[in-house]
Amino acid sequence: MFSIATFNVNSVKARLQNVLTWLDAAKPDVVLLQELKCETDAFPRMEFEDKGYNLAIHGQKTYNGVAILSKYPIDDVITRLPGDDADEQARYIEGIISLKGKAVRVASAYVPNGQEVGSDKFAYKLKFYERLRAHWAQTLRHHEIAVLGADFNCAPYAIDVLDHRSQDGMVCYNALEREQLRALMNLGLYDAFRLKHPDVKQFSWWDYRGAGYEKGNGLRIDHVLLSPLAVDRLHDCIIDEEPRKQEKPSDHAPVVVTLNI
DNA sequence: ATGGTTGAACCTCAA
Repeated sequence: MFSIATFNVNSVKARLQNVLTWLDAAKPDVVLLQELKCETDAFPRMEFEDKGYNLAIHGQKTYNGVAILSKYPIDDVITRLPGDDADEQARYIEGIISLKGKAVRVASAYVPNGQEVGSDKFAYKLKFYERLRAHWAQTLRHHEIAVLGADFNCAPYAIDVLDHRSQDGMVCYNALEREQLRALMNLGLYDAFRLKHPDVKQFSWWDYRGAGYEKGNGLRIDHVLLSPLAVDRLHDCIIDEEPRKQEKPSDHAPVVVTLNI
């Protein structure tokens, strides 16, 4: 069995103990991290290497930042999403994991939040989705076991928000964003959690403001999307709320997929 | 909810 998780940590330095404790408990083979909020050189490498992880890091000062942790070698790393050479934001990293003679393509993405529907940041969010879709349209032609884990900042279905009637139209649950996420999925990328749990209403993010977690008011915006060959091997997908219950948590919970490899 | 919290870095922005 091979396990791969996506986790928006909201600062890897502020979250170090929380994340290390979770790694000891969950023991994932690969972790796709988002929102490092630190430069590549400032990443606390040793703490993760001591637990047996190889690292591929694409950091940035203050904002964004993504990384891949892997118990297996990581090769052919790319850190730019094609389609906008002027984009300096560190929101994408991809590589090839080699295990048991098999190659697994993995990618970690931090889709922009968009802040407010109609804003410049919202336009950047929609553009980012278009770039993600163009890149994965090409990537899927390789017919690999491929896994895209991300903070998509978009709840895809009505069940993925607390009350879809009152919340429809807000940022992260808006027809324009859902259209983009669905178009990405329609390339042939499958939402692992929804495949395994068609009727479960569970969130992956809760706002710090207004005690969102305590009130059960969140969104399912962190997803692990699988290529068809990865779906063939899908064993389970869970949202692990344990780190969200601890002191000084991220506002996100990790999503963990297990594959029969 | 023209509010509420958190993190990084600065005296505010992004989420």
